Amino acid sequence: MTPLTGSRPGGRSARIQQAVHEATKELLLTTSRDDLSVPMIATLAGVNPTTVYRRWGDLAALLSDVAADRFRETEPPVETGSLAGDLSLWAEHFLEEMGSGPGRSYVADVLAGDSSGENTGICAKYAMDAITQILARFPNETAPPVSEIIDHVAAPILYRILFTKERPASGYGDRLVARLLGGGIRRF
Amino acid sequence: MTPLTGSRPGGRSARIQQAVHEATKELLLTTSRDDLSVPMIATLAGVNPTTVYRRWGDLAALLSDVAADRFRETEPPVETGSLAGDLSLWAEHFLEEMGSGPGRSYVADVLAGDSSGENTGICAKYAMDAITQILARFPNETAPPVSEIIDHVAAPILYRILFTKERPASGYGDRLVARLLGGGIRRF
DNA sequence: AGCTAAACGCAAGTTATTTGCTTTACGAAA
DNA sequence: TTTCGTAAAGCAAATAACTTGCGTTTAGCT
Repeated sequence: MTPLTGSRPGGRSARIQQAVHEATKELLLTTSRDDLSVPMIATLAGVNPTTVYRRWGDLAALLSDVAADRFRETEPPVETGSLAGDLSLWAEHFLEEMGSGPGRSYVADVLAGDSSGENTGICAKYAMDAITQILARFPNETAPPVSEIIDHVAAPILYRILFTKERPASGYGDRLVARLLGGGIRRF
Repeated sequence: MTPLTGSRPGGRSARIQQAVHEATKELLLTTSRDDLSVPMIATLAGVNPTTVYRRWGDLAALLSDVAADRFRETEPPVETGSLAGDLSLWAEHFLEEMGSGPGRSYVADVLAGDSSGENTGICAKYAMDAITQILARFPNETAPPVSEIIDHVAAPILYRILFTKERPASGYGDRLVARLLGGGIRRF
């Protein structure tokens, strides 16, 4: 529902949505999630709480939308000149971005308030697009398919961020990429 | 907080916690998450809502506890006679269990209401224990370390369950295990 | 320009959540 | 076994969040 999906996307709707998103982001800087409420956000956005409830349903859904939006506005992966380099650097960025305190919260928010699966889809697409872009830079190299890179680089990183307390040390992304591309004989 | 963590674990506390958990599970069978409320659960459990709020804080935290509990009570992995067989079968079970409609909700619940990271830790431990048990059955075989099996079997399965709409087809777990154990030369 | 309907605001009603205080019932010590 | 201290539960009143019905605004269409 986030960008302009309603049947009347222009003008007011868009303005209000933006105001609410802005207000939410601003409050998240200073307020813990437990202290956050819809009326609070609505007031800061200069909007009636009813409007927020009718458009988003509840706070979790709004937070999910806002969090998904953050992933939408992302730079294309940095170029290093080699496939392995691009993937490693991207993996480390991904790890930094998702594993930082806020990043972790955003991922959790996306999952928590997403009944339709739309916002989690956006996250998945974010990773997929980045990897696709990288692969497109090296059309002559033999590389694993996108799905495999997601399974063996992005998935482990997210698993650790979501399910274990310590965020993975930097270097973990590099190792995952090396392992994937190393390919050949491996003694475990 | 789930099992008997309070400073007064015996007797009343334990009874109430169990009653609340039972009531929650029962209501989840017939009621959608959006229609569920703390007062509703408290009434069915024969407990004052205040008690629930004071012990769990909010509905999300309670649901997280209840969901984590489901993973606690799990059978040891089935034995097939071979390492590859045990791992494959476990992966497929894991996929079935987590990828089913309810399973997916439980995972989401665990993540959504877990501010301390305790309940997600339980989920992670569940996977780790199962894999550790399997490896212990084949002490003379060369096998990847537990962490690597988690990264390349459990993590991709969970990634797909959480972030993509279609649940992975059965056979996906088998393929992940085969890929991991296949080891040798691979052409992608 | 005028029409239509989606989306917002307002106010009243309902339900959920918090808080201060009292009561109950473990658990330990006599 | 009785008594005592305390953590946890109950109760009731106050607050805050959420819902709903209805009138008003405004974007999109002809």
